[in-house]
Amino acid sequence: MPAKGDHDARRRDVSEAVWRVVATAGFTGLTMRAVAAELGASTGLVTHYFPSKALLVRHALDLAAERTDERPLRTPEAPGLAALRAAVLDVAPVDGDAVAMNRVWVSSWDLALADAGFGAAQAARYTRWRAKLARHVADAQERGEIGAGDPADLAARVAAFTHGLVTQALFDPEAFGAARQERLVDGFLDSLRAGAPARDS
Amino acid sequence: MPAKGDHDARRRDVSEAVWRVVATAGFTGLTMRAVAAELGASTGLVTHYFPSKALLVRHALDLAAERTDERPLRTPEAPGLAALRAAVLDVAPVDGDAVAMNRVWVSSWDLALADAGFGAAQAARYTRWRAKLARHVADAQERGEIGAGDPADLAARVAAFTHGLVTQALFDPEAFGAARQERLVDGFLDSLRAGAPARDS
DNA sequence: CTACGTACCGAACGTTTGTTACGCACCTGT
DNA sequence: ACAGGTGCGTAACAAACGTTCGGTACGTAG
Repeated sequence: MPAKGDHDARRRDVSEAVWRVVATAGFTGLTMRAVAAELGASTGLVTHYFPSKALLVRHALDLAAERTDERPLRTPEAPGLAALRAAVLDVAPVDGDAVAMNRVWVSSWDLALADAGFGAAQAARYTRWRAKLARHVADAQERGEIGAGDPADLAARVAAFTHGLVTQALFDPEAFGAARQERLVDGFLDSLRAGAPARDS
Repeated sequence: MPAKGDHDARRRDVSEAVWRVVATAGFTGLTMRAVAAELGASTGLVTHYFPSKALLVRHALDLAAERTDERPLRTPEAPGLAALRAAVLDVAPVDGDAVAMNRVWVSSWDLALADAGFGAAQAARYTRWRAKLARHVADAQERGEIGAGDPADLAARVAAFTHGLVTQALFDPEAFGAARQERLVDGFLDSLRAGAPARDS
């Protein structure tokens, strides 16, 4: 577990302990002492690497975002609708790790809504995420895999569905197992095929 | 503001102060003193009506759920798809009050994920909500307004979209004004029309 | 008039919080 | 050998927390 001599690696260890504490006790239960205990160390270590709690949290969330951004590299080749599907399923809480990470994110929303700084950071993250989804949407449209419509709006729809799926799965894990989540995602993606704007009759 | 002599009314006043505090400072900033200050009273008043903080938040959330359950009575007549649309828009943060209430709910997720008791209550609430949506879905299917598919799954899809729309609108209110929210909802509901299960080819 | 329960304030309790400061054990260069 | 910086534990700090409690005002029943 320890990574001696490496300053950044040590900060990563601390941030991972933050994730674990938040995932189990929420941001309400996130204290310097809890992080230190989770790490099997003292509060002195924590404050040594992060002078204040705000910086602690900021780095932990930044690192979490960075990690989720880098992870999808595991499904590199797959343009259009397939990439969209991969992007959604990559976020969904289908396994233990994803559940823990999503718990961190959902819990962080309390902080993000109350603190302007964190809120702006979150908003920026999600704007960037929607932009990425919009690119996949446009690709899928070019390949004729999904119907017409403003890519930005469709990306917002996909983002909304994904976030909502996450929250429901977190609150009711038994009703939303991995299989049902996948089924719901596929059903939703299917509904994009005929998604032409209702220029009715 | 005060409702003298009426015990329950007073508890309601306190709970509304809780909402206001949570909406602006989050659950992290929810303290007995903050509630008392918001109410223009002393902590003695708060503890008089709620012996502990846990009971305080429990009643505040229960009352909030009760209030959102009763409110849709304003759009009574409208079966099928129209009822579904009303149910979704009724939750969406399209005005100041709805924004404040949704802030309370999203913030409460931190607590719900950490505390088993609150988590179970939340899960039950959302299960009931999905059941209500499923009824509208089934109605709409009978009237031929939307495509086939398991009503429970379609209701979960609607619930997911709605929750996700809420979170995105809360974090980026400028990008998700009332008009765009309505447009996104209508676009999404449109996509349900052809939602037959992909028994492909 | 008296007695008593309700409503509420204000202060205090002990605990927990974030943060700061002190001190020891290394390592590294000279 | 020795000086100095880094890593980290320990202990303390003031502030803020949830909760408890004595005291006052007011109504109502006897």
